[in-house]
Amino acid sequence: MNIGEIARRAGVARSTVSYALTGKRPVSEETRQRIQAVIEELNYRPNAAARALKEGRTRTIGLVIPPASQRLTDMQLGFVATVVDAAARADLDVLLSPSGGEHERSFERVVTGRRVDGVILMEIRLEDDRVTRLRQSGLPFVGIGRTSHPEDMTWVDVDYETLISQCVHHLADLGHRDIALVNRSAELVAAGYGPGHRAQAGFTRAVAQRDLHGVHACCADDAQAGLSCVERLLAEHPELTAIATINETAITGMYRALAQAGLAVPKDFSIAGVAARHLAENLDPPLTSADVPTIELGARAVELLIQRIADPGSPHRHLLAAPPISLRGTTGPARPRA
Amino acid sequence: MNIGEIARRAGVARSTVSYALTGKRPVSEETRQRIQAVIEELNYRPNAAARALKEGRTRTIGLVIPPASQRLTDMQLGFVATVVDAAARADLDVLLSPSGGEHERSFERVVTGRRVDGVILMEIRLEDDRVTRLRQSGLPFVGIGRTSHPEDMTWVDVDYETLISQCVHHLADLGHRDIALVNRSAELVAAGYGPGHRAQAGFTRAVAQRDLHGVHACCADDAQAGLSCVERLLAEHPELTAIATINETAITGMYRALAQAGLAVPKDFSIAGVAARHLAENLDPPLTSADVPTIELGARAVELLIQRIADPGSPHRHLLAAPPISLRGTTGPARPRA
DNA sequence: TTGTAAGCGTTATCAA
DNA sequence: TTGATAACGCTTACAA
Repeated sequence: MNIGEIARRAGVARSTVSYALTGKRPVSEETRQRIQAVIEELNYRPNAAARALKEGRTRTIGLVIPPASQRLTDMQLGFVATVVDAAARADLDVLLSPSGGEHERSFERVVTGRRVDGVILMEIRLEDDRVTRLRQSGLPFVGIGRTSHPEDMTWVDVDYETLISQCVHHLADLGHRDIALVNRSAELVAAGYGPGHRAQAGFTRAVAQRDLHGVHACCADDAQAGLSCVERLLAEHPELTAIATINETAITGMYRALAQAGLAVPKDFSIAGVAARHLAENLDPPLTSADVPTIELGARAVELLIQRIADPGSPHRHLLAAPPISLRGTTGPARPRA
Repeated sequence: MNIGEIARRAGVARSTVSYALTGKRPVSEETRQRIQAVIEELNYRPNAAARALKEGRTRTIGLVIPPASQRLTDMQLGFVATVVDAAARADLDVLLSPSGGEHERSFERVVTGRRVDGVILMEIRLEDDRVTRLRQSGLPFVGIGRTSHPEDMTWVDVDYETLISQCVHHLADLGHRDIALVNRSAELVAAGYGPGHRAQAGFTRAVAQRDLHGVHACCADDAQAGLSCVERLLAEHPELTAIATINETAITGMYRALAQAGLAVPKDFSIAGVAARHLAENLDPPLTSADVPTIELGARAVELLIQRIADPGSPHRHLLAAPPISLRGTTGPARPRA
C-alpha cells in the first residue's frame, strides 16, 4: 500500500494525496474527503523510511541508556519512562540504545546512521567519549547529566553537590557530628561518574563548613552491598550517628544493617539521601530525601532536544535541579552510640 | 556523506561500494581495501532510511510497553532491559512505543508506518485490540503474555495459573487452611488482564483440590495499596494465616501491614508469590517465590520474533515458563491466629 | 485547485 | 571484477 495506490483509487495525483495528508497546500474540500475515504478504507499510512529519506529527518529520537546488564535504578527507570511519554506526546518515536560494553555498535548505528534526529544521553561521565562522538557527528543531543565542561552542551541534571551538602547541614543542625557518605560503586566513581564526584565534593564542603567528621564510602548498587557496607562502617567507625547517601538501590540493605545492629531509625541513627520520591515514600520508615523530579527533568530534556533539533545553532541551555529535602521518617536528633 | 561521495573518492561505482559493504558480491581485495580506507577516513555509515526504503526492512523491532503513567513493575522493567539487550546482540534496534490511553497514535505509527520489521507486545489482555490490529497488519509479532486464544499467535508467558496453584499447595502442605490471593488491581483484572485471571483460576483450583478456604482480593500496584489491602484482609478474615500473591509492587506494603498487626513472618503468617528474583531476594525477609526468568523469556521472545520475521509463514511457537518455587524466608508451618 | 517530475541514498539487475 | 541505471515511496518545486 503506497501513496500511488491511494492516488489512483481517488483519481488524483500522488502529490495531491501528499498535500491532503500534510496540509502544506490547500486542497478542495471535496477531493480531500474523497482521498480521506480511500485512506481510511485501506488504512493507509505513509512509509516512514521514504518520508525520512526525502525530508531528511526521522521524527525519532534516540535514548542512550546504560547497558541492561547493570540494572537500572528507580531514578533511571523514571527518566526512561518520562522521556518516552513526553516524546510520544510530541509525536516522536524513541529508539533505545544500550551503550557501553559490548553494545558499541548500537550506539554507532544510532549516531552515524542518521536513524534519529537527536539523542538524549543518560549517565554521563565527567569525561565521556559518547559526548565527544556526538559533538563530532553534529547530531543534536541533550544530556541527562553533564561532563566536567558542561558549558558547551545542553543538559538537565540533578545538583547532587548542593543536595548532599544540604543533607549534611540538615544532619548537623540535628546535632550529628560524625556522618558518612554512602556513594555509588567504586568502579563508577573511578570511571568519573559525575554524581559520585559531585556528591563527594558537596559532602566534603559541608563537612568542612560545619567542622564535622566525615567518612566517605563507595558501595555497589544492590541491597546486599548496602548491608555489608553499613556493617563495615558501623564496625570501623563506632562514632557515626548518621548517613547521607545517593545510592538508591543499596538503601534497603542499609536499613537492614542498622536493624541488625540494633539501631532504630531515626531514634538511634539518621539517614538522609537523594532518591526518587516513589522509592523514598515506600521505604519503612519513609526516607527523608531530596526527591529528584524525574518527570519534570525527563520532559524538559525532550523539550530542549526538540528545540535544538529545530535550531541547532541556538545557545546551549542548562537546567540544574535542586529540589528541597522532604522531611520524612529517617532523621532525628543525634544520640551518641554506646 | 553518502555512498556516492565514497565511490567518487575511491574511484569506483556506487554499486561497488555497496557490495564491498554488504559482501553480496565479490570485490577484489585491492578495491575493497581502498574503499574501506575512504569509509574509515570519513567515518561513513549507510543511511538507514535509504536502506530501509530499498530493502523493505528496517532492522528495527518495536517494543510495545504499557504507558509510562502506570509505573512499570520490576518484572516489566526486566523484560524491557533484556529485550533491548538481546536485540542489540542481533544488531537490531528497538523502537519503544507506549500503548494504551493517549498514546494510540504511537502504536499506529509503529504498526502501520512500516517503522519496524516486527513487534514484541507486552502486557497482553485476554481480549486485546492490539493483537487484532497486528494480525490484520500482517506484521510479525511475539507476545510476552497471551490472549484467551493463544494458539494462533507466537508468545512467551509465565504460567501464573500453575505457579499460584503451586504456592497454595506449598502453603497447604505447611498446614495452612485459610489463604488469601492478593491479585493485581481490580481495573486490570476487570480489563481482562491475563495473569490476573489465570492466577485466580489456579488459586480457585488448588483451594478446591485441597479443600481449603480461599479469599480473593484485588490490590492496586503500589506499596500503600498493599498495606491497606492486607489490613482489610486481616480485619475481615481473622482466620487467614497465609497469602499468595502476584502483585510485586504491593509486597513491601503487605509486609508492613503484617508487621503493624504484630504478625511475624514466617512465624505467625506466611507469604508466597510470583516475582522477579531480584525483588524477592532483596526483601526482608526474602520472599519465597517462583522467580520469573525475565532474562530467558525476553531473549527467547526476541529469538522467536527474528524467526518469524525470517519466515512469517512458519507455525506459531509458544513458551510457557513455570519456574520452581525458591524457598526463602517467608513460609513456615501454620499457626492459628488468636 | 491540481498535475508533472525530480530527487532523497540505497540496493539490485543487467551489461560489459 | 566492475559500472551504469532503475527502482523503493515519499515530498516539493515548478507548471498548468
